[in-house]
Amino acid sequence: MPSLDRTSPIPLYHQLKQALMARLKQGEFRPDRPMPTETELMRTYRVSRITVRQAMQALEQDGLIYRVPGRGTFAKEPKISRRLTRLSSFSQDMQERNVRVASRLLDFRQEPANGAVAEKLDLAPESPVWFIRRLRLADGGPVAVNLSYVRLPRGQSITVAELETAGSLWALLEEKEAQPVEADQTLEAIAAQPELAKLLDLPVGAPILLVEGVVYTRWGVPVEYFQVFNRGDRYKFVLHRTR
Amino acid sequence: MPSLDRTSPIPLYHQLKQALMARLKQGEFRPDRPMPTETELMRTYRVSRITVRQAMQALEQDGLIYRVPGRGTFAKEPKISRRLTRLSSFSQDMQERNVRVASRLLDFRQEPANGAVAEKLDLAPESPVWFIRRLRLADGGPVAVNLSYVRLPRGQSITVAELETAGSLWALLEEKEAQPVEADQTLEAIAAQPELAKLLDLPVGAPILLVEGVVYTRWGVPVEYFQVFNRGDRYKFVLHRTR
DNA sequence: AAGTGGTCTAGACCACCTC
DNA sequence: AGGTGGTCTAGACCACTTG
Repeated sequence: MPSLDRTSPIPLYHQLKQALMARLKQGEFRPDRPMPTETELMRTYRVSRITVRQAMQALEQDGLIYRVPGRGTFAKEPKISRRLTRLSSFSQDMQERNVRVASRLLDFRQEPANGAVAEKLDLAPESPVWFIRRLRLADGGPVAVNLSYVRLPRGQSITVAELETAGSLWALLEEKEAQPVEADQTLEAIAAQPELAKLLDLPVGAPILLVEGVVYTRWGVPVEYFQVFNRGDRYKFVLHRTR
Repeated sequence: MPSLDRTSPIPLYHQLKQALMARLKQGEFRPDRPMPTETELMRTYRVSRITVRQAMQALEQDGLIYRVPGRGTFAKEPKISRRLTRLSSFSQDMQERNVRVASRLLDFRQEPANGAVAEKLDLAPESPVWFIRRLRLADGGPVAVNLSYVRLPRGQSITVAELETAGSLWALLEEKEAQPVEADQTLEAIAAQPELAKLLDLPVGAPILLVEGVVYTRWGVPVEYFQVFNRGDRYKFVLHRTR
């Protein structure tokens, strides 16, 4: 019944993955119960085994199913955390957690990159970069301060208006032909300094989860260097790791 | 010249991946310079294209290369962080960072699981679990306190001696037919409580990076629930994320 | 026009598990 | 014995980039 669209530009294995995710979400496959076998899926969706396996591999990667040689494929207990393995922005993150969020723009300007930033973005020192500083609010209260240094393809530029209409920085970057697909990041616990404490409405010295990193496009070009100072008491970083 | 062993039980694509990783490590392929094409690799290693692609996909996943349709495959700037995407234990982690580490066993006993632990490990409350508490030292100073609650397959058991000879808990778990392959974990910043502060040689209220999670076997069975309290000033969590 | 990676097919053998 | 997922082959078409 749920046939795939062979005229669509979307790969078959991706359509199949989406279809199976929908069925998983609906609870059609119970946790730890066998899912349809690869052969069955080949028949019902009329695709080759390799295509089925590409879809299943993606689902396993996302932690939605597990496979046991000789036995079969099984659905996993649904968990919110599972989907967060992927690279996701603050807006996406919060949306998935069903939190009402807002952003207050504190700074927005083009400026010459200092040494550290230039190195992270693989630029010559003093090259122009966009600097964006935002206060993140969830359910009305401050949760984080976000610093972004953005490097755009030559000739491209961004405006405050664009950032606001796009909804998120990453959505905007996609439009600018600089879609982020991977990131190196570090997480550490630090104590809040006075300025930060004031912005986040915390006592000086309160624990802060600092997430810092560089985001790359598909071609390995760095587009953004960011620092996010999260209130320790209001933010948890969720992660699903596979071998 | 670097032929693959077809009699080996190790999959060809994995052998090929290892071979290419070795060549990358040696610096044979310069960053952002084209690597051999898939067709070339098919010829030189005498394998099919799918096998080549399986190997390349794994390398891309690990962040060692990137591929551009229509152009080719390219080596990436080598980074230490890249390899830490994988699931790794404290011992592995530190070894890769070239830090001399030691572990002091604080507690080791079998005890009935309380409600929270039982739920994480998917056990009935009061089921017996092993409780291990360790102080982690790097270069002589304390860096973390590690709490592990371990669930073993029926009939299996562990001893202090085994833990010490195996070197790490995970190495031991592999022997016990409970190899960890994936984990759900959360990271947050908290303030050090008095007992913890004393163990880690910190003032009360100092920032701590708490990493907490459940580790699963290949079959989706939880084996370990852990809490690691890391000194904020001596520990950074490094991560490479892909879309 | 030629070459690249992205996708897809049909078919095959294997180790392993269940019956 | 039959079914499962894991691996591997040979071949094909496509969109895209490069000369």
